[in-house]
Amino acid sequence: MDKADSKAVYPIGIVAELTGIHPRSLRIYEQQGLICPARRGGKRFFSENDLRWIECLNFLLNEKGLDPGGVKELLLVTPCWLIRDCSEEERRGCPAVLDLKAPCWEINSCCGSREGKCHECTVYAERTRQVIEAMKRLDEEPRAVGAPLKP
DNA sequence: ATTCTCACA
DNA sequence: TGTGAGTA
Repeated sequence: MDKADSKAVYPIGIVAELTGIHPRSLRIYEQQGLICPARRGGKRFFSENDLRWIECLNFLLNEKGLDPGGVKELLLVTPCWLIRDCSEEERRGCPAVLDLKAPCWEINSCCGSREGKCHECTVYAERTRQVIEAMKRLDEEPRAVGAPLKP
């Protein structure tokens, strides 16, 4: 993963063109906490990593038949404090730790990411990357998950 | 020219 | 989900 891949350079119109997803849908995904584009001057900008995640998200939603809540659960399986290796003190009083129903980037001011910086946070990058990798594995080895154990 | 939010079908 | 109004 290149540093350039996390640079938010694509405006929403380009992303819509590249992915075939309506700008309206992209904005709704953001409202639902499924994506977290950068914001500059009120405008959304997406990175290469965002593009990969958005395509994965589209697969989960439209091919796999998950609903937005289901995808959110996937994003929440790894606690943010585990990804960030937060100290007990950091965890104390962190709003994201207390609210297990929402990804930390949906929360106003979580631990390390100051306002508007969630797009660059390792938690967002790591969680989306994990789901992408899991889907890749599922694609290569469809039986790896849920296959019965041999007697 | 492009994106923003909000409202509406 | 997509479109149109009115902005910025």
